[in-house]
Amino acid sequence: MARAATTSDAFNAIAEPQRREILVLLRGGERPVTDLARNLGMTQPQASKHLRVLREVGLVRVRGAGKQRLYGLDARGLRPVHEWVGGFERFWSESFDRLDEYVQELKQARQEGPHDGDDQ
Amino acid sequence: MARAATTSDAFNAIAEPQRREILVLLRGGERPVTDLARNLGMTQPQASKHLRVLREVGLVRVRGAGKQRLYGLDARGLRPVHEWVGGFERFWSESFDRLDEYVQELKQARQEGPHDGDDQ
DNA sequence: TTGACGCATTCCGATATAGGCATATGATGG
DNA sequence: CCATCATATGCCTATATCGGAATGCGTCAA
Repeated sequence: MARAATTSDAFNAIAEPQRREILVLLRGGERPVTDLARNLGMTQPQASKHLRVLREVGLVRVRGAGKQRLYGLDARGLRPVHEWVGGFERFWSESFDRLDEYVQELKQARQEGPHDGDDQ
Repeated sequence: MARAATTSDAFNAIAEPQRREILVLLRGGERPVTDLARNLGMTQPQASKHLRVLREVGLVRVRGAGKQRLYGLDARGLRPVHEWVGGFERFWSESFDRLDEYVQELKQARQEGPHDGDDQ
């Protein structure tokens, strides 16, 4: 097997930096393809391809406007991502080395009274 | 070019479902490789490979313990991801069809004077 | 030392990517 | 209908993946 398709979920879709940039730009409102391409320094076909991926995972939606096609953000698909990552919030706010033991030691130390110096 | 390396950043590393499961398991504390493999229904080499990726992006750390190697979570690398995705929070909480107009309104509101407090 | 165990690494094949370029499709105006 | 502008798609190459199976390597016990 190869890597999972970029269109398999939001996690894969936003793994690509350029697609993330597109999403950020779209936060400012709808934009036509060429506009996005120019702003991000990519070719029009590349932009279209990235937008296709984003559309397939539902992170953007399109709206025809004459010759143009206006792409707009639909961030709802990012919510699960945010929630999943958020599940780790309490772990990155901890001072980190040897977290598991550290936590245990802390609990004990508190019961036995302040007893410093164990690093290194 | 091919897709960016899975080891290029946390975004790419967590795009793989199995690696996400590993991280979730490690939230419960350090674990040896075989233990992870068994719990996730994958072979030991697969687990090792995924753990290698996670280590290269700094999401896990290892500690030798005799024959075993205990892998532990280091979630700090997830913080940037959480923050990036969090930048879209207000967009998925909005009723959606009027998003563009909403953005316009926001811009105007800002020019007419910081008139905060419309959250929730 | 030898054997057993835990884990990492290698080689293989199949797959899907991102990028570049050419071109097809679509809508608009004259 | 035709020319033009805006996008989408197709084709190609190089690359890195995930999975599987085999094997290398380090540690521990007898």
